Parts: sequence; structure tokens; C-alpha cells
Amino acid sequence: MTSQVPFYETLDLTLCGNMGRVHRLCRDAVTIAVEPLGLTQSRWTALMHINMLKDGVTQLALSQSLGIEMPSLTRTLKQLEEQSLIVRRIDEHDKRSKKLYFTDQGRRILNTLNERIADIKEQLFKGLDHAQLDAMAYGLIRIEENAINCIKSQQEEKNDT
Amino acid sequence: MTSQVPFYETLDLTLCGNMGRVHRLCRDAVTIAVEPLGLTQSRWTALMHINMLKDGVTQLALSQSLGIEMPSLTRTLKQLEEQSLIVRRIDEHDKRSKKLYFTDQGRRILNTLNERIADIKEQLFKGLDHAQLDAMAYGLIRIEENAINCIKSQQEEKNDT
DNA sequence: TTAAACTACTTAGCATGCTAACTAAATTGA
DNA sequence: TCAATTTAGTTAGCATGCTAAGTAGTTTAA
Repeated sequence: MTSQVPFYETLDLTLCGNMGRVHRLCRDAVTIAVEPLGLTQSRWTALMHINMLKDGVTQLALSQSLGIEMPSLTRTLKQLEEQSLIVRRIDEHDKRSKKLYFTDQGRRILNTLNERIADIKEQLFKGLDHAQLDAMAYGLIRIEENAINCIKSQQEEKNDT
Repeated sequence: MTSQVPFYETLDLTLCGNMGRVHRLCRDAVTIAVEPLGLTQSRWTALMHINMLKDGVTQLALSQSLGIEMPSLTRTLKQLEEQSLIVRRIDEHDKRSKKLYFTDQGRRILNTLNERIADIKEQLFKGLDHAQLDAMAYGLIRIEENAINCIKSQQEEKNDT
């Protein structure tokens, strides 16, 4: 791929700012489209992931899939339960853990949600072919790994002193 | 570039989640490194951009460079001023606007900051060549444009009804 | 067997993004 | 000219990420 925009000009000082901004914009684009359903970003994202992982998933597994910490998730699930879109049931085999299930209404909302998101996704990725998207995904994953290692090595350094 | 990771597997349902996660991780990697300087993410980012735009930049110009809204910036600048790293002076030519200047201590902190960030940046981008980084930057900018258009068209649709 | 360690989840409270609504200064135009 | 609009910045308060610390159930090991 030819270099339309030199990376070091756009991201050098900014470092991670661009990613944050693009993230917020994508998030907002979807959220505006699903607002009539009474869903915020954290809530529609959680619903999509529960569906992807299938009914009965634990909160821990969901938090890992979402890439967020448990306390962030707890708040969102509480709201979804208050909206009667999901229920949380204690796992009888391990009473510490809770499994997540859609209610009938939750499943109805999910259908609409899927349609709206497919529509927005098409708009967001317009003009980018699969090779370009794959290149981005590869880069993101690579940077993610590097960041995790970087954080880990800094924490170890701190513990040694 | 060959497709190491199929985009639609990693980002399909997640959509923008990956970007958010990578953003947070990069941000945290730097923030851990500069914490001894008493700086949080929003504060070190603001300092870097003030330096990039040069002393005397207005708050408005800075908010645009950062890609955040004025109220988000106001809070951060207030903290930086309380830390005596910058001062905000009313522009005599336009008394609505305020210009930003480093204090001596601010400039000292900035030097250390630059060194630490250069170090972390190298770690974050390890294993990615310029072509790959450019591909990512291009994709990010393209998606950003698409998202802005998508949000705009949805808002216009809403106003028409 | 039972005390210690670990695990899943929750609660409390911070950081940083946002919008809505405000103030005060500058600009526009009837 | 001066009332209406626009602009730069602020304040207030919400959404959603986080960490630290707490509860209660499970596992481990002396």
C-alpha cells in the first residue's frame, strides 16, 4: 500500500490520541443509531458480546471478551438488568459466579441492534478493502501486545526497587 | 501486506472496542512512565501539544489539536495551572481568549517528558515498519472521516423529522 | 479437617471524555 | 448605533474506563 499519510506526522506526538478519537467517533456513530432503543455505548457493546459468546456466559468471560475490568462491567450489567434486557443467575456449580441470559425483550432489542450496527459498520469502513482493514487489525494487535509487555516490564522494574 | 489476522474476525462484532482498548493500553504505558512527574494522561498529553503548537497558543487551538471539547480541556488546564506548570493569560487583542505559556518548571518537566515518551514510543511500535504504521494511520484517518460523516448525516436526518 | 489463599463479584470513588447551559467579549446588520 | 448573534471559555453533571478494598464461595495444603 502506498503511504497516503506519513505516520510519524500524524501520530508522532499524539501517540495514542488518534486511536482514542477514532474510537470515540465510531462509538458515537453507533450510539446515536441505537439511542432510540434506550442503549448507551457500554450497554449495546455488552449485549453484542453476550450474544457472540452465547447465553449463559459468566461475567468473567464477558469482561475478558470486552477487554474491560470487572467493576466496569458490573455497573453496565446492573443497568441492563434494571432495563429487563438480561438476567443474572448464580451458577449452581460455583456459587461465586453469575451467568447471563437474555430476557425475551432483550432478544427482541438484540435483533434491531444487529441490523442497525450492520448498517453503521458499512458506513464506517467505506472505502477500505479487506487488505487495508487486515493491515490495521494486525497493527492494532501488535501495538496492543507491545503495550502489555511495556506495562508489565515497568511494573516489574518498580517491584524490584 | 499479507493478512496475519483477518479483520472481520477480530473487529467484526467488536467494531471499535479494539481501538479503545489499544488506546487505553498505550495511554497507560506512557502514564506509568511519567507518573513520577505528577502527570496524568490528560495532563501530559496537553503539555506535549502545547509544546508542539508553541507557547502562546489559545485554548481553542489546543482543544482542536487534541481532538477534545473545550470543557474537557478546561479541567486539565486548571490542574496544570495549579501545579504551576503553565499559566493562562488573557489575550489583550481578544479578551475572550486565553493564551497558554509554560512556566520555568513546566519547561523542565517537558524535557524529561519528551525523553520518557520517546523511549515508550519505541517500545510500542516495535516490530512495525513505516509502511505498516502508515497503513494504520491511513485507515484510522479514513474511518475517522467516515464516522464524522455518518454522525452528521444521522443528525441531519433527526432534524428533518 | 480446617486455616490460608485464591477467585468471582460488588462497592466506592477517581480520571477524563461528553453535552447543556452560562458569562462576557466581539462582531454583525438593520 | 445598538440589539442580536456569534465566539471563547467556564461550570455542572453524566457515562464509562480504572484501582483499591470488601464479601462470600472455593480450593489448597499442613
